[in-house]
Amino acid sequence: MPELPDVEIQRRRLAAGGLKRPIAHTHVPDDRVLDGVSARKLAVSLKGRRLLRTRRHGKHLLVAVDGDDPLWLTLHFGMTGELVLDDGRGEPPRYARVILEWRDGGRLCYLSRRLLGHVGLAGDPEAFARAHDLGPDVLDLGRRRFLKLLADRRGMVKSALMDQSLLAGVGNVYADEILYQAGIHPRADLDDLDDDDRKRLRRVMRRVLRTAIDRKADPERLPRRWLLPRREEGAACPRCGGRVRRLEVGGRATYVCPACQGGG
DNA sequence: ACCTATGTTATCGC
DNA sequence: GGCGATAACATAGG
Repeated sequence: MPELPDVEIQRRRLAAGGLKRPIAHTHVPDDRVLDGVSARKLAVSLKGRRLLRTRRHGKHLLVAVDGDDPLWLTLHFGMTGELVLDDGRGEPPRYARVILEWRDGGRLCYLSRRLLGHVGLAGDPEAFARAHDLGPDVLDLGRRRFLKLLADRRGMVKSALMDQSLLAGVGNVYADEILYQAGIHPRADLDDLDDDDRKRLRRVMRRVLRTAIDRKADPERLPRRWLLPRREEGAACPRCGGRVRRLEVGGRATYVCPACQGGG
């Protein structure tokens, strides 16, 4: 479920076990995930290098690579991507699209079932964010700047939350969760949100994302009173017992409790 | 066969 | 130029 919390968990996994190990070989079983770099260039760029540190920007994971020139490995997970670190024995996991083999025998596998994610190289994170038109990371966004972003935006609140060029990190599922917990309808027009609504929205957003990270982005560990486990037409709202409804907003499935979120 | 699915992008219309 | 809608990308599962 690669939204911000999921990517943060992947980042921590890599930071805990994938740094400072010299890379022996890079394999690219399916180069359709590569973005702006050939399999050969990726392999040459990484050979003998080590991953030094990680950074997350929205749903992107950026990994600094050692060497004379600044170089970052960039990973995006699409809807079905993940990282697997293993001992390198046996066949790589299914859907492994890029594999870094370390000299010590272990390996890092980038998996993507639907090939919707991308792997690439960048000179630095700021240039990468600019090139991909990413807004500020949503957890690195102060209240004043958040209010400013919303003040300059019109339209539906859910579309704004999910617009990665406005703020980076919130996806379809967590947008619904945040709006549910904030008591705001996804189709609400931003013009109809007052200052208290906007401040509450940011506060809830941070709480939801941080809680999800604390729970390892594991749906089983998320609070039972969240909407997330009830993403189904007709399910019981954990707060009021009313019916959860399915809508479409911005072409995406959207779940809402009309009673708790104002009917729209 | 049909529908659904956590993401992004290009394109069209207003 | 911004925003909403739509299709496309590719694959699996119900």
